[in-house]
Amino acid sequence: MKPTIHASVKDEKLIALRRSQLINGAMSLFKQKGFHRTTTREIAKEAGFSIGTLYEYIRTKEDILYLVCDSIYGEVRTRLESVITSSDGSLQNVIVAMSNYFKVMNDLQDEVLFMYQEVHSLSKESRKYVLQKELDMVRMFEVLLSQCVKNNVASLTETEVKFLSNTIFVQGQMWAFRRWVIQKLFTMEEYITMQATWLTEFIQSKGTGVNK
Amino acid sequence: MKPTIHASVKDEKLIALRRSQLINGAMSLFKQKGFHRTTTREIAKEAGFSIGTLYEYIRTKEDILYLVCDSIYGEVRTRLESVITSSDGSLQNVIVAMSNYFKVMNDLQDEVLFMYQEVHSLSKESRKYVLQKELDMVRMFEVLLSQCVKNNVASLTETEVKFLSNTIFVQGQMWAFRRWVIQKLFTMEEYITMQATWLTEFIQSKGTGVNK
Amino acid sequence: MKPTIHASVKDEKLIALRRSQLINGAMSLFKQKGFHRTTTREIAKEAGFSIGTLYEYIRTKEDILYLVCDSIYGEVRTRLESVITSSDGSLQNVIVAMSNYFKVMNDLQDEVLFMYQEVHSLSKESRKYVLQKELDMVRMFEVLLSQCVKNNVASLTETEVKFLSNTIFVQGQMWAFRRWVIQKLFTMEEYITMQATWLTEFIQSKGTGVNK
Amino acid sequence: MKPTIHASVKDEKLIALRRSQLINGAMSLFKQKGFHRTTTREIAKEAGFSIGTLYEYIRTKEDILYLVCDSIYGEVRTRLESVITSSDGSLQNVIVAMSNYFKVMNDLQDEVLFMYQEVHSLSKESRKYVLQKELDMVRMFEVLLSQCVKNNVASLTETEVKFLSNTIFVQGQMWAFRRWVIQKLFTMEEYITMQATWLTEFIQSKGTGVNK
DNA sequence: CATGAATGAGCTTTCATTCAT
DNA sequence: AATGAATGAAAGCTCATTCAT
Repeated sequence: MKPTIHASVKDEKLIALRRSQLINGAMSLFKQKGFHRTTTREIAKEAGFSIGTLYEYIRTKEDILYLVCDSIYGEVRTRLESVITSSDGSLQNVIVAMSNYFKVMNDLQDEVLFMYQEVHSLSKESRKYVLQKELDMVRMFEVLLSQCVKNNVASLTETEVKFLSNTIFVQGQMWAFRRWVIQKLFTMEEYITMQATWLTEFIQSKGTGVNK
Repeated sequence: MKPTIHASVKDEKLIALRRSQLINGAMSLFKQKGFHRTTTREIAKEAGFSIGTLYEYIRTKEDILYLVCDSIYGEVRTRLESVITSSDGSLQNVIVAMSNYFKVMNDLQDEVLFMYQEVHSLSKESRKYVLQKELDMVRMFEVLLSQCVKNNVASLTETEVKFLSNTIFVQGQMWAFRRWVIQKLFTMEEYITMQATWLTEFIQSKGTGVNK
Repeated sequence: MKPTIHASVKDEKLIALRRSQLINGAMSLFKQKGFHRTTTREIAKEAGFSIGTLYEYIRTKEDILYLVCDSIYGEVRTRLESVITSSDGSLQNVIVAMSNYFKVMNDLQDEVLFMYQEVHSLSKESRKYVLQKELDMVRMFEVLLSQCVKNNVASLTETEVKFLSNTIFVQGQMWAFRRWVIQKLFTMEEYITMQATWLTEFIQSKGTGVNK
Repeated sequence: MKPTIHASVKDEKLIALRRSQLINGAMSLFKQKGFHRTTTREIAKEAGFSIGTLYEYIRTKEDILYLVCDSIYGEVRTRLESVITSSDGSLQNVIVAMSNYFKVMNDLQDEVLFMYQEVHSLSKESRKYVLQKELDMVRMFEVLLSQCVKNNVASLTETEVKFLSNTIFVQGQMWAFRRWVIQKLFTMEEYITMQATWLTEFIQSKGTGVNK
C-alpha cells in the first residue's frame, strides 16, 4: 500500500536519521523555490551531506518529493490527533475540531501550499497514496458529524455529511491557497467564527433529529 | 498594468491567430503533463508550427504560461459576463450568477486546476496580474450581494457580504478541486440546488432590511 | 581576382545604392559590437530595409563582412590617392605621403582596428584579396622611396626600401592599434614631426646617391 | 584583481590538470577556427572529456577564452623572463631583449594573432586584466631603455622612451599579424638586424648623454 | 523589387544520476 | 557508508537563410 523508498544502506536507524535531515533540507528549499527549481545537489548540501550520500537513501528525485509530501501529511495528522482525541457527538465538538484544523493549516501554510502545487509531479502510485491521506482527513470530519447525527444533534443525510466534511476541508486549504486575498480580509479568529456560524446555520436549517 | 508579451512579428491579426493556436496547443499539453514537463518543442509542434516560429511570438517559455493563464481567466470572465449583464438586486439574481459560475467551473475544471498548480511558476509581476483577476471575480459577487442589501432584499454587514462572496467562490472551486469526491456525491444540478438553498437560508436568517 | 558578390537584383545603380546603405549600417554596428555579435536582422534594420531585401543584394552574412572590409580599404586608398597624385621623387614627397597616411589612419581608427580583428572570419579567397590591398599600400611607399633613390636623393638598398616602407606602414597602424597609449604621448602633429625627423635622418645617414 | 573562474570541483590539483587539458584543447581549436566558430562540445571532446565535465571547471564559454588568453600571456612572460634576467644598461642589452622578444613572437605567432583578434570578446573586466599584461610587457622595454638613459648611453626624453618601447612591442606583434607579408620579405634574422639598426640609429640621432 | 513570416540546425548550458575510490 | 568527479541526454533559445506574397 504505502510506497517504499529503496535505500542502499541497511542500518534502519541511519536511514531514519538521514531521511529526516533530507526532508528538512528539501522542505526548506521547496518552500522557497518549488520542486522543479531545486536541484538534487542543493538538497544534498542543505541536508548536510554529499550528492553521493543522498542517492544512498533514495532512488530518484521524485522519491524526495514523496518523502516530503508524506512527511507533511504526517505532521498535519499528528497535530490534529493531539487535539481531537475524544468525540462527544456535540456540534461544539465539530466546531472545535474545525477551528483546530484551521489553526494547523495556518501554521503549515507553506507546506500545504507546496504540496498542493506539486503532488501532480508524483508518480501515479505515490500520488494516489498521498491523496488517500487527504481523504482520511475528510473522513475524520465525517465521523465527527455522523456522531452528531447519531446523537440527534443534527439531522443530515449521508450526502450532506460528506458535503460538509469536504467544505470544511476545502475552507481550511483556502486559508493557505488564497492567503493573499483571504488573510487580508479576515483574521484567523474572524474566519473561524464565520465558518462556525455558517456550519451551525447550515445544520440548523436542516433541523435536528429530535424534531423530525 | 497588464504584462505585454513581445512578438517579433508585426501583423497584429497574425499574432492573435498564432497565439490562439499556441494557447490551445500549450493548454492541451499542460493539462496532460504540467508546465515543467512540457517542452517548447512539443508546444510548437502541437500548435502546428516550428520552434523558430514559436519564438517569433513569445520571448520565453514563461510567456507561454502567462498567455495560457491569462486566457483561462479571460475565458471564465467572458462566460460569466455573457450571463450577468443586468443586475436587478434580487436574490434570484445572485443565485443565477452563482449557478452560472458553477457551470463555468465545471466546464473549465482542468484549466482551473492547472492554473492553481502553476501560477507560482510565473514571474512576480505576471502572477500578481493573474491573481488580481481572481479578486475581480470575488468582487463580482460582492457587488451583486451589495445590491441586494441596498434593495432591502437582504440585511448583511459588509463583512458578511465579503464572507458570502468568498464562500461562493470557494464552493465553485471545490467542484473542480475535489471533483473525485464531490462529483460522485452530486450532479451539477443537485449541487446548485443545495448551494442555492443554503445561500437563501443564510440570508433569510439574517432578516431583510425591511424588518429591521 | 576580386571576389564578386552575387545580387538577385539586376539594376546596377540600385545595387550600388543599396550596398552603400548596407555597408554604412553594418560598419556602424560592427564598430560597436563586432561581426559575430551583430545579426543580419539588425544590419537590415540599420541599413533601412527589410531582411528580405538585404538578401537580394548579398548571399551570406560573410558577404557583408567582405563588402565592409573592401569598403574600408577603398576608403583608405581613395583618401590617399587624392593626395599622392604626382610623385616628384623628392624626400619631401615621401614625407607628405606619410603624414597623409597617418591622418587617414587617425580618421579611420575604428575601421582599421575592426578589420584587423575580423578579417579572419572571411573566406580564404576574400581574405587573400583584402590583404592584398595592404600590400598595395606598402608598395605605394616603396614606389615613392624608389623614386628618391633613382633621383639620387637617397641611397638605399632594395631591402632598406622595403624595410622603410613597412616601418612607415606599421607606424601608421600603431597610431590606431595602441591609441590608448600613443595618443596620450603625442598629438598627431608631434607624431608626424617625429616620424619625419626619424625618416630624414635615417636616409641621410645612408648618404645620397650623389656622394657615392 | 585577477578574475577568478569558478569551478564546481573542489580538488585544486585536479582543477589545474583539467584546465590545462582544456586550455590545450581549446587553443588548438581556436587557432584553427577562431573562438566563435568553435563549439563548447568540440572543446570538451578535444580536451578529452565530456561536455558535462567541461562545465564542472568553467561557468561559461567566455571563461574558456579568458583562460586561454591568460595562458598565452603567461607563456609569453615566462619565455621572456627566462631570457631577460640581468640588465646592464647597455644598448646591446636592449637589442638582445628585443630580439628575444621577436623570437618569442615568432614561436607563438598563432597564439598572439588569435589573442589580438578575440580579446574584444572578453567581458570588460577580463579584457582589462589581460590588456594590463600587455602594458606590463611594454613597461619591460621602458625599464631597459631608461637604464640606458641613466647610464648616459642614450639621451632620450621620457616620451621618446615610451615611444620606442611601444614601437618595439608593435614591431614584434607585426611579425605575427602581418606574417604573410612580412615573413615573405624578410627572415627573422634580417628582421631583427633591421630593427636593431633602426633602433640604434634613432637613439644615436638623439645623441648620448655624454655629448650633451 | 520589396517584404517579413517561417524555418530548423545548432548553440550553450543544466542537472539527475552513476560509480570508482 | 560516504564521497564527489564524471556523464550525456535534453532543455531553452537564436539567427542565418528562404520563399510565398
